[in-house]
Amino acid sequence: MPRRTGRPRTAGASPTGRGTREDILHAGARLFCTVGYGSTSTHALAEVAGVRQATLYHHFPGKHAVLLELLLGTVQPSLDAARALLAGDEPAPARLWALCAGDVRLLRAGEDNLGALYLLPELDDERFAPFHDRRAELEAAYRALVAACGVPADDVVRTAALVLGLVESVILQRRRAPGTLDDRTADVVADAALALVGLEPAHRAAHAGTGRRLAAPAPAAAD
Amino acid sequence: MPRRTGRPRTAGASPTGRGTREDILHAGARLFCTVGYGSTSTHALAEVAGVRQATLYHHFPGKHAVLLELLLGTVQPSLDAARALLAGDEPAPARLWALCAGDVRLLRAGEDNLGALYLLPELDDERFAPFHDRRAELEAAYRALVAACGVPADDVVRTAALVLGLVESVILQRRRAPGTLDDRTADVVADAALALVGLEPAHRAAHAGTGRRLAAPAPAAAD
DNA sequence: ATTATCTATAGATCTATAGATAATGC
DNA sequence: ATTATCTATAGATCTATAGATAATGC
Repeated sequence: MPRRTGRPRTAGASPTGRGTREDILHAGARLFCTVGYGSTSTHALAEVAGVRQATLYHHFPGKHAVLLELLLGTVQPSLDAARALLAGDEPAPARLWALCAGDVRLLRAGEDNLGALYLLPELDDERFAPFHDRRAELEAAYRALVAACGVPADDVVRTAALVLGLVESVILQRRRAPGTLDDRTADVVADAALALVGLEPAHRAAHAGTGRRLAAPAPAAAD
Repeated sequence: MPRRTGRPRTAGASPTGRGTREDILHAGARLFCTVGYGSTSTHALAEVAGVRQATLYHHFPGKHAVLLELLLGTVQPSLDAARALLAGDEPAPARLWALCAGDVRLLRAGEDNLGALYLLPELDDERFAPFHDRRAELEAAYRALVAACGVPADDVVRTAALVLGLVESVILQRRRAPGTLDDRTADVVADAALALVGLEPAHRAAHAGTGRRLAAPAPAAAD
């Protein structure tokens, strides 16, 4: 909701039509994913947002706060889904299927490849601790469901890492060959996850069916 | 081999003992992987290398050339192995197993997580085209072996992307939880790759055995 | 003489702040 | 009066070059 007061912009209207704060987040999403964090100047950020560089500081204390807000916005829907699935009483493989498929859908959704934010080396910084906390909880959910699928205790960490790796592979695939992703990708990845936890093909199909009902319908509209 | 001529350093001896050029590459490996490319200044690079900032330009035309050389050095051993395996006449699953296990070993080897260089958004730049060419060839090798494993033509691209995703998941896993990687990781990932291409557990074990012999012995020493 | 380093620095760029300006709201 | 933007800029930093220096080689 654009503010009605204040000096008008010289560069014209808000690109997103949702106000300057959103314009800046949108610009950050675009630039941090494609150019990088350290390689994106506050000037470039402002330019894409359609304002002057100094205007950023009216809305955010700095570049880092823009990135943090994007990161939290990315992990939150995933974490919400994970919590709901952890609390569910459906068979564990169906819930794991739904978690994987839901995350792949989120990674594929939106105009920008926001999952790529997670690949930035600059994330290893105190300032992004709130994001890392949520990520840790999400990873724990993957491990819990993998364990509940009957994977031996000694192999849970290892197997959960592989499952998460499969899901996250969508980030790099979207970057280098976006055309190879399609509506089937989420299902294929989730099916593969059930194969990794050792389920027989016959059982997989049934769990996938249940999982498909569990997975929230494709989010109506985000960006 | 350190040069014998030239003004001596003020900051003391070469950290790597292999000369300034190697010191700079070593510093780049450390910093680009942990801090990022855009966030690493030539000053920081020089400091870690143990020389003054201007000295970099005697050895490299700029930061980008340091990164390019690191990238090429990372992809080359992997590409060499892929070419050898593509030309082999052993069963395709055994060769795919060997390719995956070899790449995981390479990603786990060395003092720095050099695979993380591939995650840098800054790579999307003309200057790194030679690296992208080699990467493309490596990815084609994965697809060729996946196809040779009997995966239906329509699924080859999709499946190869998942296999590559499994292998690359080691990069992120090494970054966030290096302690969870061990000597078994390469085998586990390669086994999982065979599961993804649809092999039955009984067949997998045999191919893994052949693959293990194919995979070059762990590189004697790199770094 | 040759070489690899150094010091010094120009010029560009980047971050963050101070204060002016141009709108709306009361 | 309040607000969001703007212009202007200080101070820091960054890149890349010029030229001095301190070693070895001949």
